[in-house]
Amino acid sequence: MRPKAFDPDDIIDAAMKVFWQRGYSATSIQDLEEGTELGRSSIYNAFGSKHELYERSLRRYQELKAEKIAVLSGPGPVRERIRRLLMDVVDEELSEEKGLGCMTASAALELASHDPSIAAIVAQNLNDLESALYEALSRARETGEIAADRDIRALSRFILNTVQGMRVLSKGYLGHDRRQLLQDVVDVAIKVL
Amino acid sequence: MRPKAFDPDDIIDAAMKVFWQRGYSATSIQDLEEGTELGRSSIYNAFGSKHELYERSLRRYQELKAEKIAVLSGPGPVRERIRRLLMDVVDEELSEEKGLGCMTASAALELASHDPSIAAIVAQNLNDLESALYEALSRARETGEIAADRDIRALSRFILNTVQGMRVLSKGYLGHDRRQLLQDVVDVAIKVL
DNA sequence: ATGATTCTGTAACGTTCGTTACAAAACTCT
DNA sequence: AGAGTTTTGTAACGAACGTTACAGAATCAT
Repeated sequence: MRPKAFDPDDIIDAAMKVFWQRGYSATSIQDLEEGTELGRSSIYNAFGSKHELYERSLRRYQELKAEKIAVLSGPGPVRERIRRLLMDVVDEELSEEKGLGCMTASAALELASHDPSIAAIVAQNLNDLESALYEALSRARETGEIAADRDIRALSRFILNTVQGMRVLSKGYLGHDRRQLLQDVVDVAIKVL
Repeated sequence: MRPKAFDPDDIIDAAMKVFWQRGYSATSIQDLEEGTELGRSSIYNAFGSKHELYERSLRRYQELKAEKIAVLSGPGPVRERIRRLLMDVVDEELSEEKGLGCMTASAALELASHDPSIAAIVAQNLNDLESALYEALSRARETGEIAADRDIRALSRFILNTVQGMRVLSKGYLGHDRRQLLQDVVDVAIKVL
């Protein structure tokens, strides 16, 4: 048994970046060869197909996001934690060398309605954040930080919605003053909590 | 001079639906032939290229949206008008036969970062709604309906952001209870006004 | 070292892609 | 009616697509 000359996880990370940047349809096998520095044979041998590699990339994308989401279960006032999460999105959108945006959002719009297996991953990725928000807000309600009569589920969905909206606006308002725009959105959204 | 056997506007409407449903990359000329019931020759003769036809489709998409945006300049309390706008998005997302979503949002995520001419149209489409919101809120502030110290610009951007977020969540949460989800988002977002 | 097994590079597969060439058909105008 | 012009259908273009076949290289176990 000859061992692979690469670590599959590294390849998925590399492939993820390519898909992340270009989307699914617009990414060719050749793009993936260049991005992963692997031959087509190795790619197909290890991952089966472009589609399977994309699925794993989309799952991997969410794994990498876990640490950003982790801020929600950290210390400090919940409003501050959520604000930090939102500002993280702002910084991410503005600092990217190539404006990658959010891979989950892109997958949702490009593929979810035509591709059930992708739709399932997208829904799970979204739900990860929604659940983390729900958890954080729920604990904050128990401590009295959030009023007992607030609808925690609605609030977490609202914040999730705000994040995804920022993902669209950031890509859609290229060339404009996106920092101020997103800052405005964050400021208003936080106020509702 | 032989006249065209079709009305170009009708063709753009038909092409728009195809692009709207499938995105740019995943739409082939053959798809457009079928959707428009035209031969390739006529398509290329009339519109030059797939890309140009997409540009015109994306502009046309916004034209059709003008009437939905018009509710903002109608009568009644501004919160009610904005709520109606948001609920219109909910109904649109849920009632579509094929879950079309928002073409502007799709264009933003799929193309804007790699295609300046598309990015310009996307930005203009987004700005159309932002401006209409700003206008409505601005008038509401003059009448005292909205407190004088509110940041109208930030609020209009926030509502725009909410709309685009709903576009993503609606496509990303297929198979879930999207009606309740979007309703929750609308309820929370309106409260901020 | 040898055999068994797996990975990798090369080449090609058949399809589909967006686009163009061209001739015949169709219409307006004089 | 006939000249002039534009549209349309057919066919094909070269390029790129995702995928596969296959032989040789590389590594493990013995």
